[in-house]
Amino acid sequence: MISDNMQDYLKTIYKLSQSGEVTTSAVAEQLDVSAASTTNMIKKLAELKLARHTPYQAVELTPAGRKVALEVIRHHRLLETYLSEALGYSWDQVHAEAEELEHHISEAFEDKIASTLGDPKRDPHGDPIPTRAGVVDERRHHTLVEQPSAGHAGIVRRVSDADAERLRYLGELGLRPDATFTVLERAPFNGPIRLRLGKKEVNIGTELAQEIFVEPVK
Amino acid sequence: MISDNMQDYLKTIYKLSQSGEVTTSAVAEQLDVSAASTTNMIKKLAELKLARHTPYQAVELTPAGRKVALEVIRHHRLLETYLSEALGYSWDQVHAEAEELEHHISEAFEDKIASTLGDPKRDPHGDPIPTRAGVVDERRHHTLVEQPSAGHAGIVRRVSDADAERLRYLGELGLRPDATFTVLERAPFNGPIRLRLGKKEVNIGTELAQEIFVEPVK
DNA sequence: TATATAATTTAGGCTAGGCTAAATTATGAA
DNA sequence: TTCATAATTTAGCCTAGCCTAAATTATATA
Repeated sequence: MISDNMQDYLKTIYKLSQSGEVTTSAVAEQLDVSAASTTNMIKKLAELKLARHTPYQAVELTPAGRKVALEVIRHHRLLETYLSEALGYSWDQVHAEAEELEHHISEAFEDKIASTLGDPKRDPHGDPIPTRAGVVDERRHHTLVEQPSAGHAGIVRRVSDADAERLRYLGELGLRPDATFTVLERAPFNGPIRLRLGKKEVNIGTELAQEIFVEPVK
Repeated sequence: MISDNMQDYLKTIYKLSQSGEVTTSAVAEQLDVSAASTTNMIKKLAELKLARHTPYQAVELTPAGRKVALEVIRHHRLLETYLSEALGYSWDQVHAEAEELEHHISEAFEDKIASTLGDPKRDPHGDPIPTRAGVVDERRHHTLVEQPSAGHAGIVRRVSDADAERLRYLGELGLRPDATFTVLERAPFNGPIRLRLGKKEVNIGTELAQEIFVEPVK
């Protein structure tokens, strides 16, 4: 039996693994539990062959663990999309609701909302939705801090959904997936970045720019 | 903190209270737990002033406990209605899904689906949906076994949602809330009841007839 | 009224998942 | 290479809810 809690750990390990080695403390911090609890759970996951772990080392998911993680993530992102499209949630509200619901919907529900939405590929923040078979687009995008350089154009692909307030602000600015922009100026020493976005000009600090993932347009 | 489990107990006590005294064993049976577990939980509910109980006697909800129960029931019935109307679930599928989701939706979600549906008064089985303030239509209907007598007409008001298979069968027959019918014949000794339903004639055994709640038409 | 039976409660235990404090291991700087 | 610090694990404990078996109380019938 893979409990809801285990699913949360698996999801967290998967997400952290997208940007490097997964440490016990990173998992603990993400889930807001103690490192001791995390050690404990990792041990259980390893016994169930959902993760691999040698003490004092990084954790890794097995293919089975990854599968479970991607199912949960699929639920989460489909829910976010449904809440946004069908129920009129704003994009800063969907994460919290989906976080609670993701463990409690049936496969039937998953299928119904997926087909109601026409099998969407990305959620409202631009995160890719894994297929039912567990296939997901794992391409990484550069952040606005890294690319593109002044004078060049880009397109927003994804924004971090970690913080609702920031999302609201980005929404006001119009910095959403698929928005195209031109970099007007990059102040030196990691200074703010000035963009043209349609008719508007916006000025983004480095911290926020690191949560905006973009692709340069030739 | 009122846990999901407590909410389930409160809901069950409320429902059982609709048809008389609520015993420990009835609650236990309904929730499929031991009587000992039920005694335990009732003690906790009493400490939280959600129920009143003196050992070896019937349980009663306090107004606070009733309020919680009705909130859960509102969630459940709104969800059933939404699943049916918006997602195309058949009426025998909605109960199980709603049972799982009822504890996990936010007030915002509740409001969104309620207004999407136009504040429905009844769920797909004809059960009344409590208002947000905790007001619910507690009128009781007679069952088809009790009323109306041969030669008279009636209208279906509600059917029991306890069993999916029976619901499927009733659905096939067309015995849904708001269906009007005429009693053609009632066999003696609690025998089957023959009804005219639109152009069809149906023949219902006593057991099933007890799960169909009706109102006689003048 | 007495007593057998049924209902309920108490006692004692189990599991999942959390915690803190103490012990252990890894790491990076002198 | 050594040693201080940081990360991780172990040990031991807690709570919510569940269970069974035993004890208690209520009830119904002789």
